[in-house]
Amino acid sequence: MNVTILDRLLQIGELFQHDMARAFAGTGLTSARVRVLWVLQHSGPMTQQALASALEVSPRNVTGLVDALEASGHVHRAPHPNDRRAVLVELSATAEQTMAQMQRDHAALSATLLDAVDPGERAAVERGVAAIADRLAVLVAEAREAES
Amino acid sequence: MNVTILDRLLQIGELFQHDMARAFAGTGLTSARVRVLWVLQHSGPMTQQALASALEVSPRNVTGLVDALEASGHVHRAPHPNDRRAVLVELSATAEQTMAQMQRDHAALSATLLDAVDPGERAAVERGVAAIADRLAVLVAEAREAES
DNA sequence: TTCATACCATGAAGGTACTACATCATTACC
DNA sequence: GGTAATGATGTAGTACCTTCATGGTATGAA
Repeated sequence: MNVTILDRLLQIGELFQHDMARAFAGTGLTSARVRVLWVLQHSGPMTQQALASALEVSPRNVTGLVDALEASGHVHRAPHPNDRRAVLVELSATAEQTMAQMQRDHAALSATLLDAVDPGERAAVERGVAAIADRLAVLVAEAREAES
Repeated sequence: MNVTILDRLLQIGELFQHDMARAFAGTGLTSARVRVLWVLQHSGPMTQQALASALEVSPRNVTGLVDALEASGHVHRAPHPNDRRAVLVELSATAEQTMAQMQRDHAALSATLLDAVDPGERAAVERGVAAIADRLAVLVAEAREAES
């Protein structure tokens, strides 16, 4: 049984995820919570509804994640200026620094991984992976539509 | 903020995983249970201990997964011929067919994805992705060792 | 042969990530 | 100004995972 490129791609995802979980063990952070922080870092303060659709999870689930992140001091809830039903979730100052560092680590890891590729083929590999990701996104979107 | 190749690779993993979950919704199968079946398909009947180390989860967790798979008729527990403590978990006939089909689908998807890559660059992309996966595996192994 | 030790599976208890449904307050619209 | 949509959350439940404790079985040394 040959190892397909898809096997390799999935192996990368699993390795990364597993390693993230290990790295955060004992810090109170988990991968789901880091995803929340990641979105907030990229897009700024937002309501839990917006967070839910950005993360593609139920709003109810976001409430729990924000509860945990608020208890550990990574985010805080502020009243929404125009809508008293909603809350704005925003990063704390320390979380902002943590996430900036994480982003640097992420970029460094990406560079290290690309370093394992033959220099003459790096551009082709980057293009190819992007093409595969785009194709898969299309396939998934089609499958999702076909069911609804 | 540029999109790195690591972002793309992780996007692929997430898309795939999300789509798997959607595809199995309502069948009684989940991604963790499919992973069990996948290992059994590749390596044949084995004890729950072996399954636990192959999946890198606790033996206790395997008990629950096998319980569910046994209840849904995908596997059955057989006594181990040489060790009355252990059980051998093996695929049912129908699960064997299901997994064979899944493997064909998997290969077809891999081919479809590779089809999105420029034909002249496919070999380079396959090599590059494999190199990245291997490098990441080494990095993760090192990090794991550094902590223990 | 027997006794200590290691090992396999599982019970008990608990944490996190998710879901659907119901509820309450607030907003938006006719 | 009343009705309908919307934002957050309570309740209840499932799946996946953990550690610790227990009972049965295997193994190797005294």
